[in-house]
Amino acid sequence: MTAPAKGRLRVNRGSLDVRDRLIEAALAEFAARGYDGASTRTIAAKAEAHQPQINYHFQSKDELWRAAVERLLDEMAATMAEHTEGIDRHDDAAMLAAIIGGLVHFAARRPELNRIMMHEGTTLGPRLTWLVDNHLEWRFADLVYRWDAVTALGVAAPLPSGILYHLLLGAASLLYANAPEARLLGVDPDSPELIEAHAEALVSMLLPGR
Amino acid sequence: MTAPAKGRLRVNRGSLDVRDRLIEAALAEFAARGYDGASTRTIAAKAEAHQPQINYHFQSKDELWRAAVERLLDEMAATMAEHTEGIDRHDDAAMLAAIIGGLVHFAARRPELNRIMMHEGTTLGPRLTWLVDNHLEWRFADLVYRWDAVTALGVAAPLPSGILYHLLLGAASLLYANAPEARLLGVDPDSPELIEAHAEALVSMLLPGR
DNA sequence: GTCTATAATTAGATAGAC
DNA sequence: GTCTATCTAATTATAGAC
Repeated sequence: MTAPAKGRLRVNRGSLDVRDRLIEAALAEFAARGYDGASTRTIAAKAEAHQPQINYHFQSKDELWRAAVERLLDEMAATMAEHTEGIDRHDDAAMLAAIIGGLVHFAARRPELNRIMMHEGTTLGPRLTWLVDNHLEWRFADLVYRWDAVTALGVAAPLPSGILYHLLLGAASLLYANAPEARLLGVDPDSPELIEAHAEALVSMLLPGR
Repeated sequence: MTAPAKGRLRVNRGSLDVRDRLIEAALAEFAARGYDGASTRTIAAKAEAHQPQINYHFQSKDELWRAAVERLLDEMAATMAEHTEGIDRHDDAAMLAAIIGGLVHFAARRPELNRIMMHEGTTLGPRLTWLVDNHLEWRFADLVYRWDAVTALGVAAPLPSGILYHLLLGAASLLYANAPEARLLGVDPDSPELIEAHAEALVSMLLPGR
């Protein structure tokens, strides 16, 4: 059977390669220029494909965007799993420290996700509501739950839990999301020493009682 | 003499009003949708003007963008001046505390500037280099200078100065820059109590020895 | 699945009457 | 200064040959 599988379960190597390259090119363009600023022609060219192949492999520019975001979210989940590996999931302080460190390291390695979220978070629209409903809400709730726990333990900085999510993500990721700006200012956001110092400082600032 | 003054020194009230409305509409649109996503037609409509008036009062979409950003930067400077009023400019710890608080309050009241900077900071281009060269570089340097001073005094969190700028701006402004996202998550970024708690928490986290 | 050609829409900018 | 009409270029999406 060499016939291509239908839907997303395709096995054919050639088409998988194109889909793959299109997603990779798309997430870079969406991150750099925002949804409106990214053109499907530019994305296709970057993937060494033709523009109509986007509408063949994905229904629309919008679906391509979703596929790109979901790839990034999967990678973030994998990074977070690595960083929390072996930690007692009920040890909220240890889990939070690992989560904070994981967020910094992921933002440094794959700044595209934070870039896309900062682009989309500035205006209410279907992409933002899709993001929140499908991917952000439970992460937010999990973070708040753990924060309330460590606050009760006296380990946390005096920060209302409603503020935590954005303060943490902003502090962890802006340096990498806006890496082009940082470089113009003389900072090297790719330095492993800087990234590690960043992660450690953020943990000690948010969990000073640890 | 009822003839209109030339260049930017115009006195005519009618034209000043249009310029003013166009700038206000433009900064809202650029902040919400990014430079590419904002259309001059939409901006003109929001300002109750016609699209060609943008090219009459400004040379181009690009110049309109600059005018909008400069208005926001002027407002930020005014807010920072209020917050640092009466403080000894050589008292670096007190100045930094006031600057941190001022940044949080300004981001909450006028999130457009941080939104625009987050949009532009994701890719290297003429607008970003203009921002850095003309407005960001000296602010960055001032912040680093003061941070090194309070670090020597043992007042600061253990944070390399190269990280400070983006960590501080991200922690101070993402909640307001991405206010639509925060609202979907059940947070109210307009609450005065939340804003004040945010400012105080950030000061105590960054300057624990104070 | 790929590729060329193109449809349908919208973008920023300009010409010229008033 | 304002406003209508329009130019040129770019956009996403589709049709149809291969």
